[in-house]
Amino acid sequence: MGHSQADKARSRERILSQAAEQIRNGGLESVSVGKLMRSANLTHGGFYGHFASRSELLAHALERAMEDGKAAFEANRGNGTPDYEKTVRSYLSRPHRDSRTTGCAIAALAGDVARADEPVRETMSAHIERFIDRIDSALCSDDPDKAIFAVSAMIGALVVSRVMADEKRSDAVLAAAKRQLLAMYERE
Amino acid sequence: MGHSQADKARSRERILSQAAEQIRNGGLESVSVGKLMRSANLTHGGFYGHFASRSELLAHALERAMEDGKAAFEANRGNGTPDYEKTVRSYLSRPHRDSRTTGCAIAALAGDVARADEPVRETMSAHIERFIDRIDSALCSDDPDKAIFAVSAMIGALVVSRVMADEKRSDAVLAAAKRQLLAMYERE
DNA sequence: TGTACATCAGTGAACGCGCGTTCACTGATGTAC
DNA sequence: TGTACATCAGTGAACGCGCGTTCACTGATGTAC
Repeated sequence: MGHSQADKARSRERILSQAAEQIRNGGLESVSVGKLMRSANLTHGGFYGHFASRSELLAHALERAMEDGKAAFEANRGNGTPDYEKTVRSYLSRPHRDSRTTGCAIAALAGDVARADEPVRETMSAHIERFIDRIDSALCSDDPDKAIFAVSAMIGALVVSRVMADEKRSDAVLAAAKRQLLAMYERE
Repeated sequence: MGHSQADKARSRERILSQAAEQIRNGGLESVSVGKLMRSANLTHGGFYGHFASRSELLAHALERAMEDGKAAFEANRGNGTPDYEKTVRSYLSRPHRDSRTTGCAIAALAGDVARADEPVRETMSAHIERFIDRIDSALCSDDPDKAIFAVSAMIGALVVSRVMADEKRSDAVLAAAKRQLLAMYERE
């Protein structure tokens, strides 16, 4: 058994990235300390060497999930500046809808976070604001409402498409939102 | 202790309407049999005279929550035919945002349902389709995408506004969505 | 009307289980000489 | 280089607790005569 600082940091990293995936897949409440540690190849007792409590872990995992989601999303966009059309097409794509576990954490967890206490809501609020800012600069519009609305609508369409039991109707939700969001601001 | 059929039906009704409120407030997983029965002034053992299992109760409670939400919402609209502008204004109002427990169950639970199994997703899908149909007939448009998009965008804006920790920004999300949704289809 | 009995909604003790958390311990590694 | 010791990440038994579910029982009401 190793015990260098680097080993410990790697364990913490495994715990945290597992937790970030699991909350996106099953919601904030779906993570249990025992199962999480097992999925990181550790035993439950060691958890408290890394985090003070389950609730502290959840706060870090939410932050991590949102960074992961953003990173996956930006990778997929290439290394150029934010582009409105590319962002909309990618956000509302079928692959993104089908990869809840690795996709945008805002869409995956907004419903849970809406019920959480203020510090948790602040964490996600900050990420939503950053998303809005990026869309705003991509739109080059002088009306800030447009970016706020586009972000709300993208999140709503993704969440709704994940509820729809009929795949064709789920596709239709994505397609409708893509078409309307692109048509709306096509002149910008 | 009474035991007529009517008494039993009234007990079931209390359990179910309590459950419908509680899931909208805390999510599908937040309901426990013991606390639920206490909130209906009963003891936990009697639960299984009304429902076969917690999971069966949850399915009924979801259905009930969606009917309650729709009813509250339509009451607030008056008794006329569906009206696009009134619906948007009412759905994206601050009172609706602030009454998660009694408001639209789609917005309150879509995130949870997206993670649930198919029968549960089908229940909510049917309600979303009905919401889309009502908006579609209110719009009198020949483009069905518009109603699909308007519904996704309303749900998204309500969910996002409930996450925002800063009340002014939360208000801004509602206002932006109201303005864009009304402007978009003002000619219909 | 009064008595005996059947019904059955609701009660509450008990079950096995998984949870978050604590803590005495283990044993591989790093350091001192 | 070899030995003795300190460190500390991780282990696993144990804790109290609330959970969903079961079941023998209670006691108020409805029915039969």
